[in-house]
Amino acid sequence: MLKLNKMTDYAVVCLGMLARKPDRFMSASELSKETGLKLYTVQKILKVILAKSDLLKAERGVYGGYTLKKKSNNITVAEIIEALDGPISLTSCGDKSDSLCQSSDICFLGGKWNQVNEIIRKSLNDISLDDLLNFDNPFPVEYEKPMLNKTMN
Amino acid sequence: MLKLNKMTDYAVVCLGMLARKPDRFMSASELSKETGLKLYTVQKILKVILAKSDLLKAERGVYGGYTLKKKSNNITVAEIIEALDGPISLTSCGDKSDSLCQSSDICFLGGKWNQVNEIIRKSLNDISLDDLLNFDNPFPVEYEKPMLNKTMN
DNA sequence: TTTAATTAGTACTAATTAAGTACTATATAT
DNA sequence: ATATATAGTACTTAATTAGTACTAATTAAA
Repeated sequence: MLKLNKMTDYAVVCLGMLARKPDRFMSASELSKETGLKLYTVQKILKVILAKSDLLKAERGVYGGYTLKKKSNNITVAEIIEALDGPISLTSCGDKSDSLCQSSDICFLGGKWNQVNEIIRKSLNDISLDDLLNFDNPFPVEYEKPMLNKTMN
Repeated sequence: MLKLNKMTDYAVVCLGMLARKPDRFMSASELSKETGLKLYTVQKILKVILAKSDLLKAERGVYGGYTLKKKSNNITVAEIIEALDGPISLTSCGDKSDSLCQSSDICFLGGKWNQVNEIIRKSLNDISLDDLLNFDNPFPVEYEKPMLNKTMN
């Protein structure tokens, strides 16, 4: 692991699309068309993001849809990941409800993972959605654009 | 997600135990007794670490077992995670074989995840096994030692 | 006030991945 | 020879993730 799930990946795509039209509400079906993601997938993702984060505003009915609550340069990767995947924690050590940590008389790690988590979280908090979208970046990118195709999932 | 799997957690426990006796070979069964992890689990983990990393030396037969190839302050968290979980990559974007990335005509992220991955990898590369084991640390630890118990899994 | 388009909420199923177990082969010291 | 190890692999079960479906509530406009 140490991999995001697909949903988080899709979420960034959706949020990125919303970031392109910050002025208006985009419906799930519009997002589906624009992104190539299946409608159900988009619907589900948006519902989850709306419920688990403070990133989106929604409106029902005709001309309803979703829009970003904040500007994309104020949305961090950490926020997105935490909305979709729950709290960033490399091990269960911070989680009192976890059986591994509770039942171990030999976990001499004593919370050290928490510090690691903090380091990761801070790193991800420094990267904005905008950073992910902006192509004119200061880093060298050795990325090969994938072949074009119809749908994403 | 953005969670390690249990195996990686177990691995750190095992490697930590080995780090306590850097001078000799510890067998899987000894490690099992010392750590409380089930024998099969320990065996599996050690086999994987041995196969996928350069962290361990093994010896068969009576008095055989495993020992660390390097000192624990030279073993990084990144190495351990990569041995157990494969390459650190938050999304599949770097992975050409992944269908999501190959088939998307709308992935305007264009390799940006790779940069995020690099940041994470570098962070994890700065933390040594020793850092995880050493209780006299420079960081404030708000960790509550769990209740004692028999076995870990 | 009906209709069409939309989100909200939830529940279920299928697919994928991780964890756990078992077995056989090979090596080594006594 | 024997007992104790690791090496390698394959299989089963458990857990998680992804995908689908359906119903309710909301809204604008005809």
